[in-house]
Amino acid sequence: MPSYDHKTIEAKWQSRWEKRRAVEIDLSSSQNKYYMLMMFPYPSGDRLHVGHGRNYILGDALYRFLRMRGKRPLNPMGWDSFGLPAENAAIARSVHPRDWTLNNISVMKEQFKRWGILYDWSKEVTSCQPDYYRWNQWLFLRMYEKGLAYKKRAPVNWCPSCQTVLANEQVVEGRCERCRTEVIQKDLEQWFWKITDYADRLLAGLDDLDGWPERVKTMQRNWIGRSEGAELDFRIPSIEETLTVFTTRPDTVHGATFMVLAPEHPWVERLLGNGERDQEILAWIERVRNTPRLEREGEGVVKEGRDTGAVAVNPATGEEIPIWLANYVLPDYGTGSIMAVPAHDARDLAFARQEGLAVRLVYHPEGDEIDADSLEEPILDRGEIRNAAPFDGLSAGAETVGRFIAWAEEQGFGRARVTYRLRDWLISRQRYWGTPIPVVYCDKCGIVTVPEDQLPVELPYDVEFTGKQGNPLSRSQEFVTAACPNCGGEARRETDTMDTFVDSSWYFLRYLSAKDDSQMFSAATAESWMPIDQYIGGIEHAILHLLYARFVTRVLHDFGMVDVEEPFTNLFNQGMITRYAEASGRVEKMSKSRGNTVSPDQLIEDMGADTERVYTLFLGPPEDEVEWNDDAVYGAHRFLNRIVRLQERLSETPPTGTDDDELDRTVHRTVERVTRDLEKFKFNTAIAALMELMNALSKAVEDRSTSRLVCDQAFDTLLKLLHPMAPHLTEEFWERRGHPDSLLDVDWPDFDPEKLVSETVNLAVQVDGRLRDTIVVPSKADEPLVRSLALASDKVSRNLDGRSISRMIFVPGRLVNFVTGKSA
RNA sequence: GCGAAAGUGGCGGAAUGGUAGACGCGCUAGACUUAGGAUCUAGUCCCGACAUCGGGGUGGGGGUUCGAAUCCCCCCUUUCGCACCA
Repeated sequence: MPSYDHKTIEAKWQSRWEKRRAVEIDLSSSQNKYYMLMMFPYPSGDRLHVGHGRNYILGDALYRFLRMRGKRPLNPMGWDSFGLPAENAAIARSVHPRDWTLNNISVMKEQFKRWGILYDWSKEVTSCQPDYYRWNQWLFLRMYEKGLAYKKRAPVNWCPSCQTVLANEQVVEGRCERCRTEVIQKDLEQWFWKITDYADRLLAGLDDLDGWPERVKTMQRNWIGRSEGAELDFRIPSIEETLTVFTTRPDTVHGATFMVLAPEHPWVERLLGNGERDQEILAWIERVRNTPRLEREGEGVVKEGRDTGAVAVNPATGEEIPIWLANYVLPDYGTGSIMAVPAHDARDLAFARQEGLAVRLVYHPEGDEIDADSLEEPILDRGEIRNAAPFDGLSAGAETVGRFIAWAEEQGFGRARVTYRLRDWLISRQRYWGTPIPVVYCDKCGIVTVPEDQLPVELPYDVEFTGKQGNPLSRSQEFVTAACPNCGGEARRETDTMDTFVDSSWYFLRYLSAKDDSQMFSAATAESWMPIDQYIGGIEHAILHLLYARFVTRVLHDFGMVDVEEPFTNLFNQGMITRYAEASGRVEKMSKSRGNTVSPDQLIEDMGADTERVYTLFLGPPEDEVEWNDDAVYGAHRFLNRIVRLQERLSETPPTGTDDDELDRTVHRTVERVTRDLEKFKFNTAIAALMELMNALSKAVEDRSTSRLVCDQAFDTLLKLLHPMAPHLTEEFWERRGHPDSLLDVDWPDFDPEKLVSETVNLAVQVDGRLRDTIVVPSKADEPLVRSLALASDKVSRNLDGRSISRMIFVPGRLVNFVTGKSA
């Protein structure tokens, strides 16, 4: 007999689940609520491969498990459907982004269905539809009102290939996160969201996220990059200004022998005056500004600088020190300028040596005299202060830093300050396929936001996709021309659209009110259903999406719209699936571009979705990266086929049996194992346990020494426990065995702890920690009995070899260990 | 360079202080068969020609412990994150 008829069975159950809308949930009650969420996908034109399947299969198995355990899980799905590929498809294939996207969505939906994956489609959310993105616009208006959205001219990241600006989070190692093209800097006027206002709260909130992987929290902490220190003021007599710098080491201010400004610093031209070298310096600045980020900030980049000729006054010593410009000072961190303390900072020391600038020690190592001119390594955290009364004798540390800050405050040239590495979120994009920013520009009134009752500002369908420079929106006269909402005069519409990460920063709230066209979401429903109990998605969003979503949730919290501050209580990052790629000769992430994908369509055709599901979950721990093995898939298929054959032979079992207890015990033990494993997402070991149960039941049927009743019960339990992994097959056999309800509505089995214990146990017997024998003892046997039974073993006595026993370790149910007296 | 995680048979992996290698893939031998991507049975960490006996074994070295894949220290390798952030 070949394989079972998976095609008929799977089609039958998929259509049944769909018809009875088995997963639709009424949000008006939040009793036993469990909000689970898979990161919503981008509907790319490529069909999903089995690597994508891991994420969705995992989620579906979790859904079914939770439901059988009495939870009411909300399991929605939607589409992160704005984005560049749609626009690129339009250019390459003359298909409108909207049509292309909507078609992709229907293809993906069909793929989900064929995997047996159930979502509550009544709450479907599609971010490229006006009924969704109008609330992006609404949110923008609220943020603008509160000063959280603002426009400024700034040096920004520009991806020449995507033809748009990018947020800092979307630049990875100097390259575009999407297309890997090297990013360049441009000065542009752009819209930002003020995430920096939330830096401290976003950082502090991480401490309470116990359900998040440590590494994700670490990445977010590093990204936010809090650093404590002080700002200090340095007077610049020539231009009558005070230059404020940020430093974490105000205690080294006496050693500041020069200042360094970023070449972009706004005062540069004033500082230069009219010197002869100025033309050369300006040209140099231009060159630095145009250097790609990667070359400017990467490892081993050569430090370059120029002397402005101007001087500043060190507030601690009263000395005049030169002001330099250098490429190692970044324009957008701190104040874009530093006090350079070469004796106590590696970068400043390298620069001072290169340019022949003075080095002065503040901290002197105890004992040996060090000559500042021959210092090779900066002194970072040792030594004691000299020649800086009244601080002489202090050693480096937080306390000393505090005393310096207090002193600077007293003297009026400094104050405590905390700085973050996090920058504001640049949300403008020069692309068509995104949410239009609801703003118009009026010659008379300036920036005017579109009134709420005029939302949504809809994307015009009828635009030209030429692939030429510039956003197609800006060439649409119909779109650009607008009446000023303020004065009614002629105005121009903003043609930039929003970063698609805006869409994904709050979609989980929209699921709760997907059809509500009167508000962004219902505060009451959000109160009862938020936070999300379990969020599942890839690690690639560790910073990007997860940071933005935390930010926007806090903003909405501050607007009084949602009570929680953290949207995701538990976060699970599934690992990716890899496979050997011919092209590279290596095992790599499964992807279309690497040519190492496996299509679920063919696999499902041949062996069924249940086989793919079981195999995918069996591959390894879901958080790990695992390698797809084409041959091993048959193992999962074989397992399911054995269950089918087993079912056919159940009727051969006798009415009574002598081994009933043994099988019954295995069943209870399996329930315990599978339940515990699924609670921890350990689907791989849960399936292994089910294979063991199947093997045991198979043997019981074969031996005919176990009763029909117990075998039947074992089989039913196997079906229930396997249902989350192989839903179609289990539903089919559950029905064939005469059970009226769908397994979705059947309770998860319980186990009886008393039935886990057998009459006897195998006990390992060790001598000096080495295994010498295993013996069978009554499970309730006490120490003296075990001792005598163990000593009765030939192997044990042979290995004791007459030596005296100085100690016996007894671990009930596991082992005994005889420790012999050391004769030596 | 800094930080984190990981390293177990031919392969994916199991075991988080107590019988290392569960479960599966692959492989070997046999059975059965209108032959299928069959199925069933047995075996499968290494060495001692065989073994129910013995030794070794979880990247390497050391330590703690009656007992270590598991805990601690040093080293090696791989992967990931950060990397002129003042």
